Amino acid sequence: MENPSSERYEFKAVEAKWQRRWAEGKPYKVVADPARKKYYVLEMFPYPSGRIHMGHVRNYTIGDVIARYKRMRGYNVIHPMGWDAFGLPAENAALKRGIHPAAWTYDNIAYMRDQLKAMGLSYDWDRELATCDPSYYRWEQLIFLKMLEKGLVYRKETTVNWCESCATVLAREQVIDGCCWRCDQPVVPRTMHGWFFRITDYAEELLADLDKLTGWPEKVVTMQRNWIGRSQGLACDFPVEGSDRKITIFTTRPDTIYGVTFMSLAVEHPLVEQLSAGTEHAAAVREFVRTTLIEKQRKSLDEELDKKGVFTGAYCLNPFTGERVPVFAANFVLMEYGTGAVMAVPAHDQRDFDFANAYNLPIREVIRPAAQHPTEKLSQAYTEPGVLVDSGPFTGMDSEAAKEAIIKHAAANGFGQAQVTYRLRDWGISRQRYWGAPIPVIHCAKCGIVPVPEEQLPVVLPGTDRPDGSHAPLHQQTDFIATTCPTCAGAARRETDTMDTFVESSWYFARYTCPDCATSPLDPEQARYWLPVDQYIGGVEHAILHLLYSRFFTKVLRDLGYLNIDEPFRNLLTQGMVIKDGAKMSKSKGNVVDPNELIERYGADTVRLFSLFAAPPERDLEWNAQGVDGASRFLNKVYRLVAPVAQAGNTSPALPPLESLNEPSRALHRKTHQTIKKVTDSIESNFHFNTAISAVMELVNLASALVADGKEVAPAVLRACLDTTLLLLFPMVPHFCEELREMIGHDRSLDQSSWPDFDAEAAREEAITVIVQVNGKVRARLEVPADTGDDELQDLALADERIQKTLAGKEPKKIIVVQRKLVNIVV
RNA sequence: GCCGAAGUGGUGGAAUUGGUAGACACGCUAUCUUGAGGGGGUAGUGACCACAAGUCGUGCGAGUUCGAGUCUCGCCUUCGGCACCA
Repeated sequence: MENPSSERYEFKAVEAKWQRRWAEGKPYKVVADPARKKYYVLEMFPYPSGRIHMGHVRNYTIGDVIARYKRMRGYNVIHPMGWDAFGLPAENAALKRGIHPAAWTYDNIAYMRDQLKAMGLSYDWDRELATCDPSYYRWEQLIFLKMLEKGLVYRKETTVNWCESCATVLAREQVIDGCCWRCDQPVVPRTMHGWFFRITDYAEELLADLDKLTGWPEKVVTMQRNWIGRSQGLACDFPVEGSDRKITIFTTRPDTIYGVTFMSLAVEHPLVEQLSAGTEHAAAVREFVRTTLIEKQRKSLDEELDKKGVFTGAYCLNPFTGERVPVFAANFVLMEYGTGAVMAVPAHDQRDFDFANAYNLPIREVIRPAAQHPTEKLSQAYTEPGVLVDSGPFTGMDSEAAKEAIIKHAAANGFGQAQVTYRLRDWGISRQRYWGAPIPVIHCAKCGIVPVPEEQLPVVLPGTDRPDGSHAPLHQQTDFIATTCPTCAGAARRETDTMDTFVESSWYFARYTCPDCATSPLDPEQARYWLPVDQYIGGVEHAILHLLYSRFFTKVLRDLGYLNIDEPFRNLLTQGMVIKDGAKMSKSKGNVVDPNELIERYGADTVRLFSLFAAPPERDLEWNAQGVDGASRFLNKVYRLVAPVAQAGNTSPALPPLESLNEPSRALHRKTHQTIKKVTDSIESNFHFNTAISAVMELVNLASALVADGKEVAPAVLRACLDTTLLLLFPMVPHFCEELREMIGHDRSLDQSSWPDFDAEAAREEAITVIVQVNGKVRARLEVPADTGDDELQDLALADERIQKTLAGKEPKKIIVVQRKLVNIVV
């Protein structure tokens, strides 16, 4: 006979067995069913980089628990998985190893898919998609064409952020501290043509709808709000003296307009050249522009440049005062924001103040704090609100009121109007890369830019089925480039840019609702049933880029008639990082833990359990090898509790009346129901699986102790406790629970079972501990029946020996009784 | 500089939302299980004190309250985001 204490749960065979059943029986395959309530759980899909890491394990485990839990709650749950498969690493790997990016990508997908299956994740694999597959990107190309038709796509020449090492353009969002987000090399400016999505057309809605995202972390909403960066102000024309030109400025401080003492233009501003041309200043200006551009390029991360500028030789006129002020080109004015021209009010803007001091320009105070009179020399700009002084007819007004009045005045006189400006800029999507979705347009010498006709889609990436290393950027693919113009049938050439990979990930969640639809990007009926995503889960690193683009795409697809929703993700959970030795796990730090090794050694359930138990999902998870042992020990403890019951036979006796049970049985039954409540609450409130697990541990500890002590627990009560334990743990450790459930004789699997019901009556405590405080300090504890009344509690408290001693005869001033909780005696 | 989040034992983290601070777990100590092995059981484990009694304890300082980890105000520290945005 084997020593029961050494008996262990054989995870390897068990996990293989259930994974086989899931693959064959497809219990997680779903179809739309309008009669049932749907629930869409989605984890951010992975880039097929090679193998999964602990961050993936954590992300997908969280999603899987939610999916399984919601199924037990009766929802029709869609839980898909796919691959964000275009991108630079495939090209780099291909170059390095002389294989085709497609081969590298699909090999990785095959490997990683097996890894995910080994984790026991409950995906509907029939919905799997890979964005590099023409059956996916052809619809993206169609969406592009529809957007082009609607004027939401345009081509322009711009200065772009160019990464030398990746040899591609980067979106502004992909430039981090002046370096490439991917390779960390410095980014340089470069002028070229590129395609843009008019995301700024949606800036207002993207901002306004943030208020609808009540299921998102506040932090993410705030980050998006700041990123969109709406400011309200005045656009105003300052005529150039002696010329019919004018300088248009944007300001959020129209109330300071009487304090303008000069004008600053960005060095890139076209007027800089024009105004100085042919004057004695021309050479100096040109030199200044040249050096500033170089300096800006080199600008290191957090350093602000010293304020520098050069007089253009021109003056312009303040339309409010007619006053003549000098026009400068300045290094601190951004061409990309507002109009690239700034009215300078040194008294009320620190940058202008610094500049004025450096160049000996006048500083004129026009706003004062209400109380303060005297005119001592300003030591720095006063930027707070206040009362206007020396401001013509607006003098004496409050600065907030003056903003409005001044805008009105400008509008009435035709030299300005209210204007809203955004920090957000249009999304540059052109990439000079091979491994991406081709942009479906044709350049014709005669007809210009011609969209590829819909029936010619997809524009297939050349060589995808020829893994022979022909993966050069598209502009070297002469076969691909040469085509005929759809309009005039003359010789023409294809666009060689591919789309930013963020385009693929901006709508994949919608495509999951109809991955095989062969007639349209989306099947409106499927989309209407399944969308929006009810719960989205992923890392906070996507708080701006991916989530903003997806929101934008959702609105575009709505306006194109494919969707009927405004927002893609109802609830968002941003999971924390996996940390080891105080740092995020990464290859470069050499602190990675390989999920494969863990699963091999402990089994998927143990790994899942640990990652859920060690921290709540939104917090960083500190990796701890001993914690994994602990998770493994717990499962074995449950196993040892269940195994004897399995051997005792498979009858499931009915629960006798509670009054007939002995105290240990009643206690276990009570604890069982308390645990159902605790676990349910933990999951429902904020997916705090760590506390859910600890509640089950308490239940298991109690049951184990009762059994070990030889207490006569009614078989029906123990049985119900174990059934419940397996139901509650199932979403977290599915193979384990299914196996044990089968062992104790159930023929219906947990996949077909409902979440246990909580019985408040059964959970109610018979006796409670009431604390007795004197002046707020705990002095005694009373064990009393749960229904003891207030008066009786007070009497019991006062009669308590220790309380008597503490009071030492002092007369209570006040006694506070909180039912079922405490008595506080104030003396 | 601006915005946001977080500070609780040796460690990860609990605390019914104003009512027993430290659940659950890891680690550690002692002990039992024929000696060891990532096994099991029992007891202990916030600090001070030789125990007990007691005192002190949730980043710091005030405040509200019978009662504060929780609420208010003011600081400090750490982390994240944005950053010459006019």
